[in-house]
Amino acid sequence: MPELPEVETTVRLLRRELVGRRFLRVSLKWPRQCPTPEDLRTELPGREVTALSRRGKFIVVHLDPADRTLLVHLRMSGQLSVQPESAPFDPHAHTVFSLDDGLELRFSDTRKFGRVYLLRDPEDVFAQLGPEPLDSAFCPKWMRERFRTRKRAIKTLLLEQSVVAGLGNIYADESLFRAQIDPRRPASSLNSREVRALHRAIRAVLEEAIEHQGTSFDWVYSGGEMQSRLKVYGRKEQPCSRCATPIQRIVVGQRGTHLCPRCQR
DNA sequence: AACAGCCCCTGGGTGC
DNA sequence: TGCACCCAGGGGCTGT
Repeated sequence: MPELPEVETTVRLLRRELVGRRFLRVSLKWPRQCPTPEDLRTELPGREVTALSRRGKFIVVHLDPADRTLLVHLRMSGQLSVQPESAPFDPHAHTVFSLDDGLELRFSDTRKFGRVYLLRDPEDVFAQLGPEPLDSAFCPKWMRERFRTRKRAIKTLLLEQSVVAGLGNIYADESLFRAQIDPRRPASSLNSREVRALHRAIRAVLEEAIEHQGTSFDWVYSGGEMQSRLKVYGRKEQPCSRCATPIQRIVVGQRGTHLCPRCQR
């Protein structure tokens, strides 16, 4: 379940391998992952990668000519890696991009939720996203404005990409634990002190996770060490690190949710 | 506008 | 041992 730290780590790794490379061919083995497969096949070959960046959970591949931008969203199980053509066949590599140095960029996605887009203007997609949590536009004032009219559970709002771009189930739970806020609380019930604590917690959790190259979980994403630092996610019935009360797993907004029933109010 | 609920997928886990 | 079933989870979509 790649979230902001895992996507950021992926972008940093791929940047070294992709910038300056030119796309030769695109092979689509499951075209449904690309909303416009024809455009991808005809427009991408010949373009050079000028830069890689991230917006929320989107990987952004900047191109020359610049009238198209390649976006990749990993969703649940997507993985993006550069490999030699001779690397072992991966049955889940649904989209394979041939590069001008003989290597391949492979988009592998067991559950097929991920998406690849080739767009004229990525701002059409980014306009739906809230601010980057590590940017100054994401501030307690802005959070309070978004929470003011919302009765839904605060956890559910943290997962909305229009509120803040990049949080997923793991780091939403971890942020709420660090801020000592019950994930079921109506968003509008948080006072300004609690919003400030949550703001600080989100930034601290994400920064720590990026520093440790994300969380390796299941077969989905590997490489990071953050899983050993998680305080609640995946720790059902294990003692809370603050008070030793067993961590609970409940369901909030149809998502598995982990909390300390004593520390989080 | 806000929100609940369903859907897409697959492989791992569970229970019989 | 084998097999049917259930579930996770991001986000788009529909219906209320």
